[in-house]
Amino acid sequence: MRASTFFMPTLREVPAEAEIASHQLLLRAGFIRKSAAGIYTFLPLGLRVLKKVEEIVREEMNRAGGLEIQLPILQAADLWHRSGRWHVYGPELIRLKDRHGRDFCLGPTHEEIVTELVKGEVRSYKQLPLLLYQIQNKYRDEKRPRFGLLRGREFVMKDLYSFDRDEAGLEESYRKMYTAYERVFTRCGLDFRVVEADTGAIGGHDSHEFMALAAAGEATIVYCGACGYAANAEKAESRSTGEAGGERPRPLERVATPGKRTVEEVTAFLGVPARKIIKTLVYQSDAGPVAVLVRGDREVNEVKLQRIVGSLRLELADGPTVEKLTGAPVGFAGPVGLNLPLVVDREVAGLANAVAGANAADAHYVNVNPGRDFTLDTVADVRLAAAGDPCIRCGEPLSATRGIEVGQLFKLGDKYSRVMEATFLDENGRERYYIMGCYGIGISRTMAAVVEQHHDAEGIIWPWSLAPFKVVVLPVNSRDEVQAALAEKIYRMLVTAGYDTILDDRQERPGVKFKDADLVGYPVRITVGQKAAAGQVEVRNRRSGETVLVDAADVVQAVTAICGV
RNA sequence: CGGGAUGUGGCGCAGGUGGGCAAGCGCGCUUGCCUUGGGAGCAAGAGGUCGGGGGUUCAAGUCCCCCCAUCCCGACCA
Repeated sequence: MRASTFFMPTLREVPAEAEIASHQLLLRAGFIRKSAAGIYTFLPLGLRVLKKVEEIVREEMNRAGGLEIQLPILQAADLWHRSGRWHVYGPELIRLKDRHGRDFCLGPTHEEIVTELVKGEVRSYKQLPLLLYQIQNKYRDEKRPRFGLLRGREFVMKDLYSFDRDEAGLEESYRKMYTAYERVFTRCGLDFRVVEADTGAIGGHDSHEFMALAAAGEATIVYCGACGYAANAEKAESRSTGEAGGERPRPLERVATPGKRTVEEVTAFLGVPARKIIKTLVYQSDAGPVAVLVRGDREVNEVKLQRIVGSLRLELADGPTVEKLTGAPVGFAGPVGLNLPLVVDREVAGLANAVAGANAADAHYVNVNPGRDFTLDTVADVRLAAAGDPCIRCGEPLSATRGIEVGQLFKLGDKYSRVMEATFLDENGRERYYIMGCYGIGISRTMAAVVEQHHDAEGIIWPWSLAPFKVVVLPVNSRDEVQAALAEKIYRMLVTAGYDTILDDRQERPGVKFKDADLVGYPVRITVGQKAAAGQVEVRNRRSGETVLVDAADVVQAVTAICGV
């Protein structure tokens, strides 16, 4: 490719809308342009990278036995009614009507439609296992799209669905995908960690997430350096700390706490540590309001709470509701005498002589003792695990870091095949539900995650496997015929040798070309300058910055040395 | 969906509080000259319904109301 006829609009300044590195750099370097919030156009450079990620994924899916198909994006509501997800999915599902007023949606994921396909076409256990996948746009009307390609409303995803005859088959498919995912993200040059995950709205009973480690990531990962336990903070468990340990219960006492609403204010006013305060939060669930009790120094894990309560929708009650239910303004709720179902965190159940709101303005109780002063309706782990907590497995302190979820595996079991009545005949001629799994990779998100991990102050540094071009050949003085001729010759040599190469033959000053080369992030730059007269050029490694002077005849060898092939 | 902010040539911004007749600056773009190892220089140009609608006023980029869009924080999210 010749830069003079290529389309790569680079920007000197950072677009005001971009906050994080991958978003800024992909815009500046001419890979993507925004069309609407969370919706992007891929320019030639961006599409090249996207296709390389896709190709790696495709190769690994095929290696694992996957078969590529293409399911419709536009899906009739009927299927979604049958699975129940037309209502469950909520406003994130983009819905539309055809000219007859029939309901459709744009596929956010494809369990229904692929299950329907297999139901109609597969009859026998002899045809299993079946691993079907596709790579295409997905649509999710996110409440808040952000960070460029990291959270879009339209994005590219690979989704594979496995159909097995039994749980053992699912285990095998799951294991294959796990391995394939490790290979995919390794080949993409990502520093990633596999964590235990919650299954969320997709459902099922077992799940892992592949997290690219990055400060810009929206997910918190807690992990144990000692035993290797790692989980999404939404899912993570940890051992309880700070058991009361034999403290003798004292009589319940009501104290005035004028205007002291927050844990910080109450701790300061009463001189007790936050871990001795019972924080009471009122949530609205499908089944009505519930009160959740966690220690003052803890946060509620709403994903866990959702499971405990068995509610699809869950949100913190607003001020007026809290006042109506507890009889006190926000900040003075407590379990004593509260007429609401209580979900009590294990740590709270172990407290003695704690502090809690008195359900009256400007008052708290001290010496609150769980079990004595209020009933322990439901005791469970409802708190967010945090760094420093003892590991659930080995007890060593947990660490926390941020990650970008680039892939997730789910064991679905018969969740979808059962509701869709998708069955096959086993070797005994008996009808059985398919045992399914589903496995997603965010292709466009992976591209952004790679940029998050691979960039410097000058621009992107693409891993060899994803670079839009491996090599840029850069004649310093475009008017110099010797340089132009040698650059052309080297360009041809590299193309012949099979390297994706771009020749920067633009009539630009050298500074512009150098800046663009660094910004776009080609792994190798070949500078054809004054030494061209002597048949020599510079070969520079973008990542290390290392530059070597080589004879023009040896450039292919020098490039091969850098790519490590 | 709550909170905050922003919207002025392609990009980045100033102007706005106290309305005043001239809509500016830098970058980019076009043409010419010049220059060629890290986003050069000189000169001449093109390009704007000041997000949209309504209102106040003799007069609105500037004040008021409504709407739209975008970004950030939170909530939410396979």
